[in-house]
Amino acid sequence: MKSTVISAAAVPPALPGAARPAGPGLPDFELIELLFFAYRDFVGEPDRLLAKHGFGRAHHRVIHFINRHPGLTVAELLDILEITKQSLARVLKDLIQGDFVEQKAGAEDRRQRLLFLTDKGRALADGLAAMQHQRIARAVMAIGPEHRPMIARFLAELIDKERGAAPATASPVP
Amino acid sequence: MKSTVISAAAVPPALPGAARPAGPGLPDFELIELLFFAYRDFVGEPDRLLAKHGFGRAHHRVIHFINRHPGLTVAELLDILEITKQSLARVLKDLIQGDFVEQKAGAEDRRQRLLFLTDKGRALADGLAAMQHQRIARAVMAIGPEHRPMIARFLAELIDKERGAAPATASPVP
DNA sequence: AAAATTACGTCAATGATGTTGACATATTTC
DNA sequence: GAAATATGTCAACATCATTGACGTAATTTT
Repeated sequence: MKSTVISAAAVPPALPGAARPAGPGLPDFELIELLFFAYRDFVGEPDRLLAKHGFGRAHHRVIHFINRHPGLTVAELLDILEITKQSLARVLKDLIQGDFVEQKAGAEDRRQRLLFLTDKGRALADGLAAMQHQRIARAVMAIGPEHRPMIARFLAELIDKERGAAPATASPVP
Repeated sequence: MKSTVISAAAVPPALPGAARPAGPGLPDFELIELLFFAYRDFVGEPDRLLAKHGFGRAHHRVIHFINRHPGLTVAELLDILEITKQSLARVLKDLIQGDFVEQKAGAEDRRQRLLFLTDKGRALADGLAAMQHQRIARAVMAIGPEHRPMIARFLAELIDKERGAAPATASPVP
């Protein structure tokens, strides 16, 4: 074989030149790439557990937010996920048929379908959350837990601000 | 109309209960969700620029890494992206036909196809990087630039370590 | 009470991105 | 010359998203 120095290219966090602290006008390639690789692994581990149930990332997001907000309506879930109801319908059908999620008609407004996790669904949601929690907890330990608020602040600042706040912005659902 | 308090559910960073600082045994839902929303917006803005060229996220990643490592081989790019050559082939074909990327046979090993951006490709790559840079720079400003190394450290800790098999980081103890 | 709106579901077609598996071609190495 | 390597390509398929159209039940408006 040739001296095919595959280079450090295969090693995400150690890309050559990545350590330069955001020069003058140069994009912050280090953080841009770290976000890419970090997020990939952050969702990659749950993906493998989900696959054992025949589920994907979309199913993860749905059971996560139902777990977080039991009794969520379909419309509210669509607002959070920012997908179409047709996209949601597919994964929701899988989750209901697999007995991970159940629907109850709203008490006040009986058109609404309130979403709840079954015990089975909660077990899966907890398992997935535990994976992601542990990964985050390890990273928080590494930087020192006193710096966790700064991580939260940083991530919050990455989020588009004009979205929530007011119902002024028309919801994209036709 | 009913008093349909659509709730704060549509407002990612202000989900009720999200502010609790990782209780005893409870998953760190705040950071888990912040990562989700932050990454979505982080890639969402570039997506809209890419769409004007008829491209998607996969094209973004390809031109990003070719921009970062001009002369990269196809095999190295596959290692970084962790996708199959068939997946890469499709987007690479788009980029080459659109004159954003060009290939040159390797000087030493003429089987290799070294990948370079054209001026057009570099312009697009720079535009995309500028978007992501500005978003990150804003967030770094918000927390104070002196804390940027902690962000980098945190994100690096989220990444799977066993992948590289590279000499770069300390070898995993014999 | 009739009409309009809302919440949700569903059918159908399409696109972007990923996968496996098989095979071809050129080049380099043994 | 044979074997291994780097790349390309054809074909089938899965997941997750989209748009558009239509239907049904329940609520609100008039």
